[in-house]
Amino acid sequence: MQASAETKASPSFAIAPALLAWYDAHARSLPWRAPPGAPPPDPYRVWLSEVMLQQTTVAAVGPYFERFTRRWPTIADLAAADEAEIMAAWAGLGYYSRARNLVACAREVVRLGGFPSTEADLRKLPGLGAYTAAAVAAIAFGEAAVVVDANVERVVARLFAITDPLPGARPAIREATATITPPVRAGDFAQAMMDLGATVCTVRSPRCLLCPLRGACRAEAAGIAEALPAKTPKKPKPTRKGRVFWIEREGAVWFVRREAKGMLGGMRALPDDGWHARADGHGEGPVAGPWRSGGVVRHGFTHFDLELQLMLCDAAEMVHQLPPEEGEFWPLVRLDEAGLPTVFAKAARLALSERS
DNA sequence: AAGCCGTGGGC
DNA sequence: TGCCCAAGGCT
Repeated sequence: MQASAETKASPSFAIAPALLAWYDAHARSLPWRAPPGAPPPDPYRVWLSEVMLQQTTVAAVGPYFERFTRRWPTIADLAAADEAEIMAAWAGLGYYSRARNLVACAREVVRLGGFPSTEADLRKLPGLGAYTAAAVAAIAFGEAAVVVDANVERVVARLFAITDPLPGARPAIREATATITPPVRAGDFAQAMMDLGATVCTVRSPRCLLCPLRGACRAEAAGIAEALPAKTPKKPKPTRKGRVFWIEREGAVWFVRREAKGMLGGMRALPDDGWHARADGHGEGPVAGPWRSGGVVRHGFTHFDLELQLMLCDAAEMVHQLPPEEGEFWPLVRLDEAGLPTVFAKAARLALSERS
């Protein structure tokens, strides 16, 4: 296949040693990660940070990782914690199924008496897919697992000049990555590949002149580095419309909890008119009751944009006709602790600025 | 297997 | 400003 043929074409350049030498001489992209030569890191901290880092930037994860490890120093602490408190602590990080899987995984690991130490067994845990299982196996347990994230895909596609578009090129990229993964220091190698992708082999304007793998890179030699990896075009994002309701009484506001699955699953929320389930143009007509509009909240999700009309009412007359769903009045002075997803935090901010 | 699932930063 | 992107997983 293309990847192995290219590998044989440049046998003189030892990729892993060159990359590890570069890694040893540079600061880590993850400030909480131990320097090279340190004893093996705590699997709990490796697992927690890798789950937080799924599709999430290092800058966004940092404060959350510090907060979580300070509040729940061991996986036993996390497993024993109230799930609702963990969900609230995760608020703002996105992809909330990760928080639910985090709790399930922590409890399973405690039940097992500790983390599995192989990629195959780690892969069985909730929330650990191909990437995370390989990363934890390599970084925490030294297994020579093949770790492939978006950084590695980019670095390897360029190194081997793999021009087929993603996601179709994934099998070839994984095979090529396997050919350069060293039997020892696989964890450092994986982190070095990701650091290289984050700081040198970047999506736009790669710093090829600074790259320790320059002599081995087929794409750089061909002058096509920045064009790789190719990607299949994505579909346009639709816009959905809906309403959220602000029901306030005696310094408290009415919150519900969203059902476990689906959009913002399991998170505390403002009551809404079902915008999540609809892709049509509902939420534009008049609404019955003592409501007045408090403005519009716009929020972009991964696969649609949302325009949410904020509905306000004077609570006194609403006390006896609350929505049928379960909920709670939450003190406004503790709004920051409610753990609202960002779209509802935006709506709450607007409501507080609009009310009389 | 292609669609669903958040958010904030960079250009 | 609008678009692209990120240490992906699940169904």
